[in-house]
Order: sequence, then structure tokens, then C-alpha cells
Amino acid sequence: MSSALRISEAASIGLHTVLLLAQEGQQFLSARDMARTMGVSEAHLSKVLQRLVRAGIAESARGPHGGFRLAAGAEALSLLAVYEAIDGPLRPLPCLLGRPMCDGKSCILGGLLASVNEQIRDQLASVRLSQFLARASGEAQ
Amino acid sequence: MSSALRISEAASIGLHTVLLLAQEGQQFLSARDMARTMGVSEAHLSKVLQRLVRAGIAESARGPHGGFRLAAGAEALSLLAVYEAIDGPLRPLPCLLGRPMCDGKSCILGGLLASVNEQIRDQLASVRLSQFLARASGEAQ
DNA sequence: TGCATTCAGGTATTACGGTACTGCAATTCG
DNA sequence: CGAATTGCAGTACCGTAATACCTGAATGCA
Repeated sequence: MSSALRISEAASIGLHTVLLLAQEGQQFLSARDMARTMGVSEAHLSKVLQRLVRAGIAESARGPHGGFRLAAGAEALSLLAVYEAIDGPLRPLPCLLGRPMCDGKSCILGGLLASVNEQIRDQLASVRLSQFLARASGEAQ
Repeated sequence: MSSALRISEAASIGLHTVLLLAQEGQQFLSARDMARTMGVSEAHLSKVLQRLVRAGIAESARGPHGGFRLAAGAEALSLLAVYEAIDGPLRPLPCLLGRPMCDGKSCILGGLLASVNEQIRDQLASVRLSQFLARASGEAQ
């Protein structure tokens, strides 16, 4: 009974994390530091970071002075790619389960929800990580 | 890891139910019939119907030949009102929990998600139940 | 070579949504 | 007028999924 069209907290953390990493450039950031910066639990963040690494969006280094940074070429990625790396692919959202009622003709809700979904997709896809890149060398955006 | 921007099944059922009721006009529809029509569980539908009644969107009649129908004046309502009666108010969606990071300046994600949310709101608010009203007296739409 | 640091994976816990059950009111028929 | 049937209303249970925790493995430095 609580909320609305929900985006998972994990996805939110992931998006913010990627932004942080982009701002840091080649520098490594530890999970602990990022957790403090964002004010989220380090445990939860770690899990999200694992997803990003496995998806090839970030890369990790262990040991002292280790941490995470954006993988090479990740600047070209969109926020949509990041989102899908965490929460899985963005579903087509076919209406509901409505075979019996909404299959034949185009259900009003189906059309409506589909268009909303398209808009979300477009918005996420239109933003690239390169917009937030702050080069360590000093070259501003 | 499963889905995406999610709309609850309860909300979907509620929206469809209201459409069904609108098409039926003054006639009462039993929960069982509607459940069959939509292909959803009667128990779950009942819960949704309770919400609609308490919100003043639908009205119920007990006993034989009872059921549910749209409340007087409900034709003027929008799909947004129906949605909020079921899933609660549509949150402003402030970003995530991001006080520490996103409070001061406008967070990029906050702005993005907020605009998406606005679009959803507008879409839902632009559709009125009267569009689906089929008068029992015979006057076509 | 040993120790401190940090990531990696698996495991428990909590919260939410969905489901099922039981109770109450109204109507209709005998 | 009374009883049984019909159908809504509220409550309680259960399963799933998201979140928080905990232990282990690997790396780099002294």
C-alpha cells in the first residue's frame, strides 16, 4: 500500500556509484569510502559493486590502496546499461497478466503502461557516463 | 534481479476492474464474475475492491444480485485517483535516500526520476473513467 | 614472510505482496 | 415471519524478494 512505480534501492545505489566513479577518473575508490559518501550500508553497496564488476562496467583491485574504478570504455555507456546490470533487463511490461481480457484488442492500460515504459527507457538511455567524467589530468568537461 | 520499474499487480487489477465497472454502467457485477473475466484470483480481486469501496470510487451491495458498481460521480475521476486508492499516493520520488549526497544541489538522478514520475502522473491523470462509460439505457459512447 | 587491507561469495533476516480462510449482512423463498 | 443462500468484509497466514550480515580469499606492503 506504500509506494508507486518503484525503482529498487539497489539500482539507485548503483547509478549513484557509477556517477561517483566517473567523477574520480582513474583513481580507485574503496567501497567503504563510497558507502560513507552516499550514506548507505557498505554491505549493500558491496553487492551492487559486484554486479557492476561482473557486468564489465567497473573493475576492482584488492589489497591496500585497492578499490573500484570505471572499466575502460565505460564512459560510452548509458545509465540504462547500468540499470540493467543491476536490476536485470527492463521488461516490455505487457499490461499485466491479462491474456483473457487484454489479448485480442489493444488494452487501454497496456498501451498506456507501454508508452510510460518507453519514456523511462529513453530517458535512461539518453544519459551517458561521459557527461560526468572528470579527468584526473585536469581537463574539465 | 528480476524486474524493472514495477507496477503492483493489485494496481493493475484495480485499473482493469474500474474499466469493467464503467462499461457496465448502473448494473451490479459480482466479484466472482469479474475475477473470471479478468482471469485473476477472486480473493485478490476482493481485496482490491474493498480498497475501491473505501475510497468512494465503487459501491457495494450485499446479498443475492449484489455486487459492485461505480459510485455516483466516479466517471469524472482519473486513472490516477484509482491508482492512488490502491497503491497509496504516488510519491514525489526524491531520488533515493540521498540526503548526504543529493540534498544540496539537484542530483542528476533526482531530476531524471522526478521528470519520469511527472510523465507517469500526467498520463494517468489525463484518462478519465467517463471515456469508458457505456450507459445501460442504450446511449452509445 | 607475515600482517593489514580490501574485495568476493554465501547466508540469514526482515518486509512486502499475494493467498486463503472465516465472519457478517442482506435478500429471497418457503 | 423465519431460515437458508448469496455475496461482501475483515483477518490471518504464507511465500517470495529485497536487504543486511558474516566469513573467506587474495593482494600489496613492510
